[in-house]
Amino acid sequence: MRTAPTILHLDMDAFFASVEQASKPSLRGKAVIVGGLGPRGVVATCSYEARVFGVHSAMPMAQARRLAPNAAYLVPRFGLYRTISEQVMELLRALSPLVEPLSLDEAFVDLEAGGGAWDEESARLAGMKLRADIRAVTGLTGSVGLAASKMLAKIASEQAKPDGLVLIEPGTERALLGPMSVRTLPGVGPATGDHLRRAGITTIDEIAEAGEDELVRLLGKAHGHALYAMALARDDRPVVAERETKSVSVEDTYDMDIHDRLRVGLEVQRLADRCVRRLRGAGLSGRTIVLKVRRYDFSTLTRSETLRGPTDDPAVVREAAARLLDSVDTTGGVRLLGVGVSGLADYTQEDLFAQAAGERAEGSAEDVVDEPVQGAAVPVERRWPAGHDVRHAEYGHGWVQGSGLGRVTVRFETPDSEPGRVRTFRIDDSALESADPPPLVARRPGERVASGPEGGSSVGG
DNA sequence: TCTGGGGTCCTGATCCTC
DNA sequence: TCTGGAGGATCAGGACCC
Repeated sequence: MRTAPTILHLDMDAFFASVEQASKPSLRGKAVIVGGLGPRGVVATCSYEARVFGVHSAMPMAQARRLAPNAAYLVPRFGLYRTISEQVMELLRALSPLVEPLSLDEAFVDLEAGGGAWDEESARLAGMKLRADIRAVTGLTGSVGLAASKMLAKIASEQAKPDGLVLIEPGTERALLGPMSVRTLPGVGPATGDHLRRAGITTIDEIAEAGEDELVRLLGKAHGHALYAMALARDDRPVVAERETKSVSVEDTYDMDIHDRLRVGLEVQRLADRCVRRLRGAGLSGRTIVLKVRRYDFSTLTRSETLRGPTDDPAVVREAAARLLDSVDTTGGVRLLGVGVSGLADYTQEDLFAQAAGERAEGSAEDVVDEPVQGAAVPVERRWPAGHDVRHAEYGHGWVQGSGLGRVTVRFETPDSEPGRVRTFRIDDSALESADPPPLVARRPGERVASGPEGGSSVGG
């Protein structure tokens, strides 16, 4: 294990909510909750102002509404978050070629590999500069942890939240970890935490005292060994820049349980198509088809089938999913359905046949399933999701504050304006159209625009 | 109170092959 | 030909993470 604290963990503060506050001046300093707004939605992220009321990630939205009835409730805008995330990752890659993104708002960086930091002082300077750069480029704050291993760097950034920097000095790790709760360690969730508590183990020191054999006995081989090592602050995992995708899946939770078997079948077909679209979008194919069913009582079961070779053929995936559904009892109703593909490859069985026949493996794009064409031919009812950007012919740029009963309420403001006025329109008002989000930080005159925040010429990915 | 969506990894049971 | 064991592949479920 290295001795200098040159592994950096960045965690953006309340990322989705902070982006929304940055793009909507009227929400700054207010409780903002981002997540699914349907009857079965949960909180994805909330601002620190909302956390004061006890709201947190993964909480059912209904409960959040009871705790913070006056908060702003918004649906996530992943396109925008991805754009901001890419700007942040670009800053990280300027520090080192070894950047391991964990999600849109988190990443590890091996500073030593970049040559930009080799000891405590240079690492601290790199972390401080990074935080300043993130603020300048995105207007957002991130917390930085610095330590000699990934596990400790992550614990450090957690301690640094919000908007701070914590460096764990080499040699102090054991003393620091000892009194902490076992739940601090990555991989210890509610179930493992309970398991350990029943065995009288609540702190990291107690894990170390229990000994490796006892941990393996309690938690199994892999988890036991790993946890014991972490409790002793041993963590040699390298920062890995490229991670292979292992599976691709889509799932939907329905507002009301589905009882009609025919409808269940149709939904599974729809999900299979969506899954294949994602698979093809990533240039992948897969051998194992997985069907997931969550029943009315929240019990979840999966059924899988492995094909002779990898496929990205929507008909093949649909048929396999339908066969798997045949083996599942759905009486009582289902609340969630999902279809996934694993055992991934970047070729298909058909490619192999084509190769064997000496044919060129082209023309496979013929039956590509297209994304549904939005706004084509027959206009469907216009929808205005809460929080999304719009443009009005007369009043300019704004965002949807809410809609219902044939009306949509819009607040007219931009990231660099004062908090704006609110106006209400009919949902079919022809002067109103959806718009791309403007950049969070105004560009200086003459500055080149690398890429639009959302949409633009290249959609999807 | 009533639990999303997209992933990863691990474990134990079972089946198959050598 | 039968038997037993080892080991890999497959399947289902659980825990965890963001």
